[in-house]
Amino acid sequence: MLTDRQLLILQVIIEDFIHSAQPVGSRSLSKKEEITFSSATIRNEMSDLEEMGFLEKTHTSSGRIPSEKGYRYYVDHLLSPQAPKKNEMKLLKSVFVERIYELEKIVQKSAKILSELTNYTAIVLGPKVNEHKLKKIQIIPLSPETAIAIIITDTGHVENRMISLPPSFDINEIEKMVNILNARLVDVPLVDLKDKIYKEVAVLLSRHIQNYGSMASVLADTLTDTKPEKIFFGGKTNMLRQPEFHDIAKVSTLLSMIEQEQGFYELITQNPSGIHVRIGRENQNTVLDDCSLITATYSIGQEQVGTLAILGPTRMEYSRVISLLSFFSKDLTALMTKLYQK
Amino acid sequence: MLTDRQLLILQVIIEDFIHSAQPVGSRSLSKKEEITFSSATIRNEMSDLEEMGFLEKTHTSSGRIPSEKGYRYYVDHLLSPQAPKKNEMKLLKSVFVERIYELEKIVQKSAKILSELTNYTAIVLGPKVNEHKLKKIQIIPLSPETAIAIIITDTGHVENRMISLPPSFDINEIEKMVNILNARLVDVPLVDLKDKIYKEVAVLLSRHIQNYGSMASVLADTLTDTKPEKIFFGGKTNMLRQPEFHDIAKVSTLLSMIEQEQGFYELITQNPSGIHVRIGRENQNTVLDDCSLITATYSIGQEQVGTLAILGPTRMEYSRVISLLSFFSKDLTALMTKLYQK
DNA sequence: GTTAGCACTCTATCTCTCTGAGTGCTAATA
DNA sequence: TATTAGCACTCAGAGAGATAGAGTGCTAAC
Repeated sequence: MLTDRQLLILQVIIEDFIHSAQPVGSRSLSKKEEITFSSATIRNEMSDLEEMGFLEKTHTSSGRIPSEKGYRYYVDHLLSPQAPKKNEMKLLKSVFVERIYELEKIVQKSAKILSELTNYTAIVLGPKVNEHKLKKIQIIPLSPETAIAIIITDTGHVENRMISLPPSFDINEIEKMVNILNARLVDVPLVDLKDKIYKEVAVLLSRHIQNYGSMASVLADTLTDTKPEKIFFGGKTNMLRQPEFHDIAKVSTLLSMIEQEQGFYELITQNPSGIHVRIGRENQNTVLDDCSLITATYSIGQEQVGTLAILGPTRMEYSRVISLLSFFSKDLTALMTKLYQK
Repeated sequence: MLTDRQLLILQVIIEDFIHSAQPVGSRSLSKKEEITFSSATIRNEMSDLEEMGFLEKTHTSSGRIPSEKGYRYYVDHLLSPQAPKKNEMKLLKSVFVERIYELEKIVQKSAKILSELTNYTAIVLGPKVNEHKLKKIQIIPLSPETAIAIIITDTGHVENRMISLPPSFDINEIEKMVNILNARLVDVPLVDLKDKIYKEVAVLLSRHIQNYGSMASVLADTLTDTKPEKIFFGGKTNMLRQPEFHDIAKVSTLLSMIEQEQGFYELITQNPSGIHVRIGRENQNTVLDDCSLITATYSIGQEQVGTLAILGPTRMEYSRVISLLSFFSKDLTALMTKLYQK
């Protein structure tokens, strides 16, 4: 459908625009090494590419800029992956050299490094905690009515919740109860706790604990009210560095959305494995109309557990970011698998 | 030193500028109700006030704007405190109606509400955890070399740390060790843990635990490596709403500093009790030259434990923010005292 | 099919002018 | 003596041309 020459021109225009942020004209194109034909020819080709929807003009006599369709074609067909540079590799690896064990810290640091390396905003979705397995429950009374439940997972993740004890409940029975819980619930995925508590533990509690009241349902409710995957950001204000966002009106809604954090949850959460690019309006969110989002997944063993994402302007260095993400997600998967897969 | 008329003019100019963000001219001043003399008189007084350093001009024929010295005088002498409005009160109280027990959540929510109410950036410094008292220690082994130590304080705060176990250490001894630790360390303020471990616990451990190796020092190091007071932000991007920051170049360093968070630590941390206002360059930080920071402290009982702060432009609604903070800090103190003082 | 050449278009920038809001000073007034 | 009216002056900001430069589209020649 597109001739080789058109492909070349499209590619060169996009790559030029990605670096200069300025509309690309036929004359400046003709000066490039890889272009051997005249500016008039380029003008004709550009005109055709525009007609086909790959390029746009900012005004009648301006140079061309890529359209969303142009970026999409570029990402799908023209991208030349480039291996990360040595110093970039080194920086990426630095997440792994420090002997961090806690998942959250690894993930947090990943976001920081990805944002520093790309100069865009990094968003990292932590592993789904509710699929981790219970390692131990502790319940520590604080007052006659309240206690803290502490849940430790096999990934070293610690969560704590307040429990309101039923009024009839005898604090001195807590130890016994914890023993029962641990005996029955260790190695159960957090997501299955509720079920297990009602089906197996409730009976045991009622048999061994006096006045256990509604303890089973209290436990079931508080223990299974798992927080969703935590979301981490790096370089939240990096958007300000992009010339297309040098206008407060444009950038302020975007920055508010980034500050809010939660808006990105759905955007990032339902992802098939591998690397995915959503360009401009493909994000289905008017605030992100001028942004592209690149996501990659990472896994523990075969099981996909989280997402890495980079948010930048549509004029993003797709090639570099995709390489970095693919490289990094592999390493992160390897590390996580080594640490947490039994 | 200043006549009553000069005081009046200074006050009206500052309050007008705070709301309009525009230099104030003599003619528009003369139209105000409270001003009974002519614009020519005002011009003469303005000229005197400028000579004394309380006012400035943006160019030779512009109206006047307050100087830092002007704001300082206003804050120290002219401020008329205004009680928060009913709906503001209601919003402030909403932090307290939900039955939250965990300190961190209360503090986090405070930051959110203060920023929403003021439209400025709120910064809240959480209580100093290391003065809380130990309620319970738990140590849960994860692998032959690592374990998680969980520290619960009397305020319901839970902290967890990774411990690298000394190679010689026998995992089966952990329970015994935890019993010793709890017997000796409960009710000790976190800050005193290290001392106590070396002075009392080390001997006990060496007597009862086989091959305890360097366990005492490992414990002392990890347990007392307390995180500093946590810092919470609300309305990080609110600065963008201020007209004086409608220039990306000006605001981007400021927003980066806010994103970094840590830069505010020293600014907020060493505070005598009560409300304090730092205006522009008084903050000793060029990034904050056009900002003012208002801080208030809150306490548990008599003991001052944390700080509330509002960061806004020098053209800030001092009167309103000071009232809100003083009101809120009293309520927060009352709540914390009720919850956590034994 | 490709290219040179040319007329045309549009933006960005510069300068110029004009207006309005403001000042400072001086002389008149209470 | 303190206040005020009046007036000349200043400056920022908005609007109107004018100009330059980068770019296009089209046509005719190669």
